[in-house]
Amino acid sequence: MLNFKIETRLIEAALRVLSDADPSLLKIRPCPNPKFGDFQTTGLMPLAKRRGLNPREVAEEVIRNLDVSQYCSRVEVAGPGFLNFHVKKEAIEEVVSEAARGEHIFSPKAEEPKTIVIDFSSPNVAKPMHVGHIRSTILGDCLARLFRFLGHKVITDNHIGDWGTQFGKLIVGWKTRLDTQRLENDPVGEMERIYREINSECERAPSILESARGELVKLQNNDPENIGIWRRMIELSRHQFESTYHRLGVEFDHMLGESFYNSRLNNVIAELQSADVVRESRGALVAFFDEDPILKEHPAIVRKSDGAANYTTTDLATLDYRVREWGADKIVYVTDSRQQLHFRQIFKIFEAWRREVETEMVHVWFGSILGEDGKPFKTRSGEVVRLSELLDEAEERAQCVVEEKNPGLTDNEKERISRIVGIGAIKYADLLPNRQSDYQFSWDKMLALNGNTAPYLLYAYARIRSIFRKSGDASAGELGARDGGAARITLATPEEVALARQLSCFGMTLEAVAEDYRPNYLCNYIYELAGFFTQFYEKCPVLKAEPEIRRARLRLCGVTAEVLKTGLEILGLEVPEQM
RNA sequence: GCGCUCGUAGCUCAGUUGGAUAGAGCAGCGGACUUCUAAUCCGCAGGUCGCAGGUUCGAAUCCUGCCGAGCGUGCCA
Repeated sequence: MLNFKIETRLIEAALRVLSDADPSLLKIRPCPNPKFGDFQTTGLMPLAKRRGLNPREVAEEVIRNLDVSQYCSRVEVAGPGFLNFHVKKEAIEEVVSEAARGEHIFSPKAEEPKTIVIDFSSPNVAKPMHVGHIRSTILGDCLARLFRFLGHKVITDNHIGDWGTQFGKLIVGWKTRLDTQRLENDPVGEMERIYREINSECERAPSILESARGELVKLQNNDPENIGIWRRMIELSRHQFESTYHRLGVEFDHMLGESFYNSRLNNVIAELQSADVVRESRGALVAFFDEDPILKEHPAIVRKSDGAANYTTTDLATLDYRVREWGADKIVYVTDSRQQLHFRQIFKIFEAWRREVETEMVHVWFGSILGEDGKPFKTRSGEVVRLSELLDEAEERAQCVVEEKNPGLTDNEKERISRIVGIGAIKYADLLPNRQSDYQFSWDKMLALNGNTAPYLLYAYARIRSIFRKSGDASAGELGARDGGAARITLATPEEVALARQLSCFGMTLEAVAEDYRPNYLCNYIYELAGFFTQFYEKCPVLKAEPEIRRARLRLCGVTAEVLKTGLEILGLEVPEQM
């Protein structure tokens, strides 16, 4: 809030000096070193440079047009043209007090809420969910939570793989070698098994492949029996999806799979033809991108030579539906890096097809998860790791730690904490690295009690809650608590000021995350916040302090807990009251 | 061949329009518990940011070339 107020004034002043300045360049951010001040902007330097002006002179001129005396004790030009803001302690006290009164949590709501569709997770029917789905699911869910928090209308859609050639083989397997007992016990495992068997048999027995094709055609022609089997497979798979999503705390507004768009594909193809964005080539219908240097060599097929549509067609139909039916201002796809080319293609085709549409299309891609040997993450026997088993292990490992560190808890508490810590550790480890890098999966690192990990952060939160339990006043730290709510929190020590200053940066961090779709900024912010809190915790007694200081510190703790909790919840983590 | 991404401390990783002295954690060394939970904290040590040029007041970040890795590249998704 504080920073946004200063930013607004800065932009006004800069526009008075340079009327055509781009306000988006004039962000303020924390100084890299406190000796320079509290906040700074570097944006005036490129602004001056482009106009051939002296950056220091421009900065001086902006200062002359700038009145932030309400918030700052000093604003100065430094080096080649940095503008450094030294914030008044009273201004920080005020913004933290506002938060303590429940007026805001350092983050303004979007002025123009947008409708944002987020497409993520997208597992396949009849296959187990595995580690390959985890990043999309966790990252997508986090982005959905973030944009909702920022005040946008978010629509999450799970575009499950419920159609395609694999169903021919699956139906053959279902009809000829289904083990109903196994299906009862482990439906997805059984579907996976029959698929594998048929798939390997197809390689040596052409007759099986032939019958798979036959079953696929029957399915496509609405044969009642095959449709029934197909529906049953989807239903069984959905149960598995739901149980995994429930454990992860992930929910979807829609689960419109590929099959949902079947009836629209022919129409899409016809429209693409009349819009002149595709043409016949080698028997297929193909979109070419002659004018695009990158896509020039990579045409996209929208109808195969056998007449069938493919995933490009389905994705175009999906885009069209989301724009038409939901009025999406923005559509975000969260998938792995290997699909970059595909999304470039469909975005390009869609732009050419629906020229009037202004929907922003974003591909938020991520790298892969590697094992500790640096190779793709697999089990010891080389199988893909099932997501459900991964979650089991996370909870088990967390339980061992809880058992060791806090044996006095009840079984119920231990179980709850293990779940929060275990699942939280998986999620946090996934969100912490820059999404575009591959990262090494490591149980020891994600469950470490030190460093930038879920247990460390959850512990910081639990410690604050512990203070409140011992304070004898349950509402002592609650935001908006009436007791002392009107009085301004006074910050007496450098640790308190540093903590409060960090709290005030919450909103600008969220803004940066939303801008780049990078939750790791938020992870780092929360880790730093926990660090500032710990320094405060070491140096500044709360419960033993004099009544007035005690009350102020309790309220500062309350705001800290709230920001920690809110930040962690945006990441998709739950927080424990104790650990 | 072409394209995308990457190469930062012994290891795993950060590094927000180019911005001030490149940061964490682990591992190593040395300290701090009759505590508001030590599941913690403090200190020390550790880097020619793959290599070579270029642009700039300023480059880990932008451009060019080279070396190395992963992925993708017309009928899978």
